[in-house]
Amino acid sequence: MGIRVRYAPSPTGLQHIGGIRTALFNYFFAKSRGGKFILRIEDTDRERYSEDALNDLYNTLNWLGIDWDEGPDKGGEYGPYVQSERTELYREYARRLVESGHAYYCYCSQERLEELRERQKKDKQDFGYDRKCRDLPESEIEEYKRDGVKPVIRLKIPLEGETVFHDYLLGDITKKNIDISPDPVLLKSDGYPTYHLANVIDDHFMSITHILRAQEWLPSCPLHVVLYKAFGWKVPQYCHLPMVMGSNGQKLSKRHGATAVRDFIEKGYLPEAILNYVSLIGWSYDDSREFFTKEELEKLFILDKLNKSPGIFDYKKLDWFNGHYIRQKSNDELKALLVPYLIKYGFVEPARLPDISGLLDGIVAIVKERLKVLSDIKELAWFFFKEIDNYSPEEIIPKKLNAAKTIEILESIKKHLPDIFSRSEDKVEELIKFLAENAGVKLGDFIMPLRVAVTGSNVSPPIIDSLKLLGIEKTTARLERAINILKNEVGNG
RNA sequence: GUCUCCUUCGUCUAGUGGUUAGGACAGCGGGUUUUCAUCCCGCCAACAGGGGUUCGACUCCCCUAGGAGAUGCCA
Repeated sequence: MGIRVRYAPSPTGLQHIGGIRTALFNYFFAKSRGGKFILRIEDTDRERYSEDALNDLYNTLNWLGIDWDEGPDKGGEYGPYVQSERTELYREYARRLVESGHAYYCYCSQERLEELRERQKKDKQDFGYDRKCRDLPESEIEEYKRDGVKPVIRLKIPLEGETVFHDYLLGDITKKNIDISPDPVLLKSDGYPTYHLANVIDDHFMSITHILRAQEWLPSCPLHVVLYKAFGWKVPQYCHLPMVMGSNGQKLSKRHGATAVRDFIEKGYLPEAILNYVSLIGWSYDDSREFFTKEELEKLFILDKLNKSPGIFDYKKLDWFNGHYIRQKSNDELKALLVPYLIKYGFVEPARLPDISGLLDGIVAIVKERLKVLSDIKELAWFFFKEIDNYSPEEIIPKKLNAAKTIEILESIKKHLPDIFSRSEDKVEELIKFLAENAGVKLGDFIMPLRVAVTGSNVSPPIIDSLKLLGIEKTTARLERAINILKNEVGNG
């Protein structure tokens, strides 16, 4: 049988960078080896279950362009692919484990377990269940039953010996059974399975051949192996992926910044960039290649190039990738991507879009190489759509000049506006240089007041292009306004 | 506390006994330029420490240190 892998998220939170990295690697591994990629929903935590999270999962995967061969919406021979629809299976197999002596009912209350944990922590003892119910006298069991206590089912971890398994990346891993989490719960008192049980059963019955998952699962892997052996099933191939960390070297979380893919989408990251960058955390192709499309990765991905050590998520490098992919877009593509942001910021009405198509084309052209993320459009282009805020006279007056001189410059430009608007690009440049020379100031000092007057800032897209897009009326008005502000300044000073 | 995993520039990494330890991001400097950015060029910067093995260790072994993860009726 061919390779079968799965991504098995739990719909308890938004899809985050670490999660999709796992999804991506599974997907690429399957594709590159001609295998199947399966999506399975592990919704056994009924308390944290969230519809929103489930929708987010589909949105994110679709956005990334990741498709699965079998899954809840697609079906397949091994369904259902939602764990909450498979509970009978888990119960049945948990029961079998009890019957075969590999598991037992535990009647301990949550309170007792909490107390136990606290005491262990305080006394610096080993943490974990004390196996109180592992050998319960019949009489006591009868008592619990009479009281209607709902038991859980716990796995009997062997008290002696060791469990060995092979990890593709890490090699053989040996763990003394006594060090395995003592008798973990398999079936909760609400009748739902825990991750350990459901995961093992599903992977077995779905014929999963390789398990690629984050290294945070490494400590519980021996436990899973014990389970496989208790069932008498073949253990799949394991490959535990290095974790994705935040800037402080700890598990990536909210306090490091955005981690949910949804947030990245909102800020204007492109799927190409996220996919490319995330694939390079813990994996590399060779000594220099950085750019990969999804299609390329589907062919080139190999497990052998996986790295063992955890990787820190670098927001700046992601920005660099994103800028690259933005510049990779055609102007029309970029325009289409930018429009939703212009609407969101209240710059344009959707209905007016056709009227200002030309303006938009112009803006896209001058903004393209200045965008790191799509939402940067707000700062870069707001002055085309909104009246500019008050800027201070200090901002508009070049360092070496005074208000009077600045007024002179702006007046000069205003006078020649018709020429500027009618001439071709290099002719305008010629004219501006000539005017600057006439005024006896450097070109930079000549242009800066214009830039501030028209864009409200001393950092802007190319100013001549900008003002041509703005139109002569608005430009004139903004120049006049600036001149007035400066005149007041002279009057007051 | 216990167990497990990890350890090359600030960050992502290449490297599998003999290299001036390579690339990228970031940073810094320069060029192009009307600002910013793009683009181009350059600079800075690493084998955690200590023992072995070997003619020779970033590469193999051991120890130490540091980091991380797990230790849930969460996944």
